[in-house]
Amino acid sequence: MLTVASFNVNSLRVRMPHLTGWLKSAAPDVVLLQEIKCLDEELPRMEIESLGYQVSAVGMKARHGVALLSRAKHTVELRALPGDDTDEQARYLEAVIHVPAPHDRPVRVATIYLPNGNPIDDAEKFPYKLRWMDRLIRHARELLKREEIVVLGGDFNVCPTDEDVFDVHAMANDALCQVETRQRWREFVNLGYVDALRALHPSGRHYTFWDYQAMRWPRNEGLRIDHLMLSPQAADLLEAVGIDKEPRKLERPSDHTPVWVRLAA
DNA sequence: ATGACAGTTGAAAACTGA
Repeated sequence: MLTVASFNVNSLRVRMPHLTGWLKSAAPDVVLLQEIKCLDEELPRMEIESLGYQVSAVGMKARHGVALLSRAKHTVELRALPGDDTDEQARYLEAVIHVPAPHDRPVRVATIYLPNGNPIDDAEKFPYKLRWMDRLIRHARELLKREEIVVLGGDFNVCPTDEDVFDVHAMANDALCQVETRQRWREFVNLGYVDALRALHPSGRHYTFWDYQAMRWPRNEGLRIDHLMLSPQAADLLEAVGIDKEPRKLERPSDHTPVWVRLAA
């Protein structure tokens, strides 16, 4: 049994008390973090390791940044999404988790912080998002050839369908919901990756993000943009999935909350 | 239509995010 969780912390240093409390209570085996908003050397490495996790990160100053925590040892395989050597934004980290015997099939995971893309009429931002999605599709296709247990998880900044949006009209001009965004999302899914949450909860409102503004959290007006995507070999092992709302209830929370899967791995 | 919140930077208000 292996649990993999994804959590956009919106600043790791600010959210360390929340993260450590959540690691102790939820006790996930693998954690994919986004928006750590710090350089690698600024990571609170000792504090994380003292809780029993190996930690790797791709950080940058002030913005973005992803990290990967695992109880079992892991080996970093990629520190950037292939396909554009000029892209310097810290948005991707891929590793192999060496799950101990008797369940010793390796598990490949990636933590993903897909570009937001707003505003959609900006000359750079939305095209960058779409190009990044095209790169992700190409790489995800390559990964499938390995026939491994793969979990691609993170803040994808995509609302796959209208059911993943609290108010379609309020989000009509948002990059997260555009036709071009959703077309690429389906292309990714149609490669053979299973959206873990929708596999076990095909319908219904299951949000992972609530804007800090306009009373979105108390009104439960959110978005489902954090996803755990499973290769067929991982989907075979899917036992449970959930969104853990507890961290979002705390004082000074992230605007996201964790999503997790349990695999029979 | 705008800004509402929050974090970072760097020393105030600008930039970014979703």
